[in-house]
Amino acid sequence: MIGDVHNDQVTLETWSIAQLAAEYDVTLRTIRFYEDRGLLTPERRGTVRVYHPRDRVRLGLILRGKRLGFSLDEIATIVDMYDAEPGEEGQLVYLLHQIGTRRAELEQRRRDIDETLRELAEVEDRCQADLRALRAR
Amino acid sequence: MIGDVHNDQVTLETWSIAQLAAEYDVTLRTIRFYEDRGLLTPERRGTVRVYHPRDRVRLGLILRGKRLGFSLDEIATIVDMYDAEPGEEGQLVYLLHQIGTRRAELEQRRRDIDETLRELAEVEDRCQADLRALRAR
DNA sequence: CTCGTGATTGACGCTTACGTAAACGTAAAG
DNA sequence: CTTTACGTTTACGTAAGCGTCAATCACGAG
Repeated sequence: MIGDVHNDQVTLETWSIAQLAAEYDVTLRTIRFYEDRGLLTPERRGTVRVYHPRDRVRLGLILRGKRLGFSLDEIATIVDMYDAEPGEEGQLVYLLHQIGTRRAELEQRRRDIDETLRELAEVEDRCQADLRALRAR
Repeated sequence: MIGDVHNDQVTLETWSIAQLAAEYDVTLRTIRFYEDRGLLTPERRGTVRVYHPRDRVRLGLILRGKRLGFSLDEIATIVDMYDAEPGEEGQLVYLLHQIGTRRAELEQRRRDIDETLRELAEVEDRCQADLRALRAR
């Protein structure tokens, strides 16, 4: 009995591994692999994995990280920043430093993307000009 | 005698593999690997590789592609678009299609980056708030 | 009871992108 | 002539990121 709602705070929504896999279009193997690497920590009911909203969000973050070309190790440090406990000063300073590093990387990437988009636009213009020239005869 | 200049178009600037490696901060192995994958095609003087401006530019493009998280195969198709010959109509149409695909990918990546930057900013704010709270006592 | 469905844990395989020797060639400098 | 610097090929090693069985279990329906 999933989604037991006689109280609005008991059994938060959960997902099976197959549901998550379908939603994000990845394989079961992939999800289990992420768990193996410590990126996901689903609940276990007996032997079977039960995913909570937290896991679902993390999977989304992981896949976005992948689209950005980060390695799973890098993604781990990034994702872990999101739900870091307040902690002590050293921890916070370290976290802030990490954030700075990641931001610098991302900004470099955005510059790379913008450059590439500009150049692709040029190539496209040339192509279309060539095409027009070809068709005008 | 490199850089023979009794005419301003004879021996365009060239580089050794070590020079390129130093300039772009990659290993010789990496550069040779890119050649193996068909991404670079340096001249050969005897057995030794001689790199021309074209190769140098391509290496730059390859590395930018890597920063963007593309695979070498993807990079190959992208880089090859840059110096594609005019060619026939089918070719041009195909190229335009490729450009469209790449652009869509890049724009998705930029969205991912912007999202991530926003979220990092939030985490940073929380961190700094926690830090202030910690120091205010 | 049996079948189908969906889950589990190994464990081996494969591709990508290089690292890392090993063994050799060549050419200038001491 | 030997050393040094710089280059070459061949080839095995490796880490990441899964794919792909194989064998097994649990459960609800028929």
